[in-house]
Amino acid sequence: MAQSARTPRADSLATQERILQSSEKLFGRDGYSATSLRAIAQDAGVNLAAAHYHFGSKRRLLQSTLRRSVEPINRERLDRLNGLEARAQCPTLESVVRAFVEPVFESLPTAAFPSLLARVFAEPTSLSVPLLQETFRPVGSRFGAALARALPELPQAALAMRIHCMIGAMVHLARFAEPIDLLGTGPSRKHASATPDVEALIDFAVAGLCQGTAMGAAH
Amino acid sequence: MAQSARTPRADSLATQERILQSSEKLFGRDGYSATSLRAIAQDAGVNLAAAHYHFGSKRRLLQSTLRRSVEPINRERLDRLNGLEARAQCPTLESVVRAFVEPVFESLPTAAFPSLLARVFAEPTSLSVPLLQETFRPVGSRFGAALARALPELPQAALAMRIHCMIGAMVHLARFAEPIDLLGTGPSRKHASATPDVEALIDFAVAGLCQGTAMGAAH
DNA sequence: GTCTATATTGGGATAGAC
DNA sequence: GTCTATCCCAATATAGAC
Repeated sequence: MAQSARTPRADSLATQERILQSSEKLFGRDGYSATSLRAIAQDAGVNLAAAHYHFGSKRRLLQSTLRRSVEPINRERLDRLNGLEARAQCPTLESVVRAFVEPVFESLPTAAFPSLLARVFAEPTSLSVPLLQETFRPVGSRFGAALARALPELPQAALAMRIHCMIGAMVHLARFAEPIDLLGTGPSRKHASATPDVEALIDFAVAGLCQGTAMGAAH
Repeated sequence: MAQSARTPRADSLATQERILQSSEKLFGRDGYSATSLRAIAQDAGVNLAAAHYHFGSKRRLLQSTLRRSVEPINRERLDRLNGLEARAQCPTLESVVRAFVEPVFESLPTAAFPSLLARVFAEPTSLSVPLLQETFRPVGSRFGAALARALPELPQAALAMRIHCMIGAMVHLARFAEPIDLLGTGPSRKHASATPDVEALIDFAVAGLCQGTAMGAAH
């Protein structure tokens, strides 16, 4: 910040970081193809050529951006899950769901992340699916196993569909913190808070996941 | 079909229709900004200038496309809801959810619609929200009221959040008929059917909507 | 590692003949 | 209403000076 833009030496890391932060913001706001490298470079206060020098291509910049943004969230998720499994053989369904969902919305240092996540899901399959698999498989398999243990009655295919629904709801909340006013009733909350209602999402997901099982009846 | 491409007279309606069908397909597959008018014109077998002549601009073409695609779905939804309310003062929660969700996935003549719907939700807010409000408000208010009657205990804000979650799950299923394999367990279903598992979605949504209410306990 | 300048491509939109 | 041709601009990417 104190240093001027024309500082040739040792700022390369800062330059990359600035590019990645602007990428997260703009890719998240406008999507991949609607965002130009020019806009990113301008927002980051770096030269256009720097983006190519450091990342090679627009697509690889998106990959790097998603990886960097997602890494702390996934680490936090796994930390929480490890903590849960250290304290109980079979953590409760709600605690597992919470460990999965909350870190996405608590990513304060990178508040643009929820939106970026939603945008990546919406990109064409050829772009999004490889990225998502590469980025989320390790976490996905851990949480899939934990959810399967919490819902032992549920066949694997049924569980996969329910997790699919949960992810859909989560991504949608990441995209629109506030419900869109499609009901014509005006804003639903007086003090439109910046953070979406994560508790409502967790309750919704838990109910959807355990529905029809012994756990669901007990609830 | 029998007529060749160079038929100047009275084919204007067919031309518009072809453009709209190709728009639905390509906007749905690749999103708004990644789809060029040139690609649409080529897919539709019409001249590039025809798209501008009939629709004025790319943005207005998207509007027309969404309107045309959504109209039969919304009509079917309202037909079903009207039928339900004619037969019972207060239709069951599940029947209302079903009337809302099923038509989206049953749009056989326009099988590209679910994907288009998901894409429009993902576009930048300035593009998507006005479009969605214009297109869905009338249906949204009818179904919002029906759901409120089915869940009288629930405060309005809580209901709005739960509907928001349901729409997220629905749109996600429209985007990915099959769960993405993030769990590392391979394909979840043997015969990967073309239609997503709408029943699973309905069960998930109903459980999420009525959770914590008297209805939810009775379930 | 950073910049200027540019090559190259493809986009939306329009003018004007037919 | 439909076509050809074109304007004008913005995009990604790269070459080469510093």
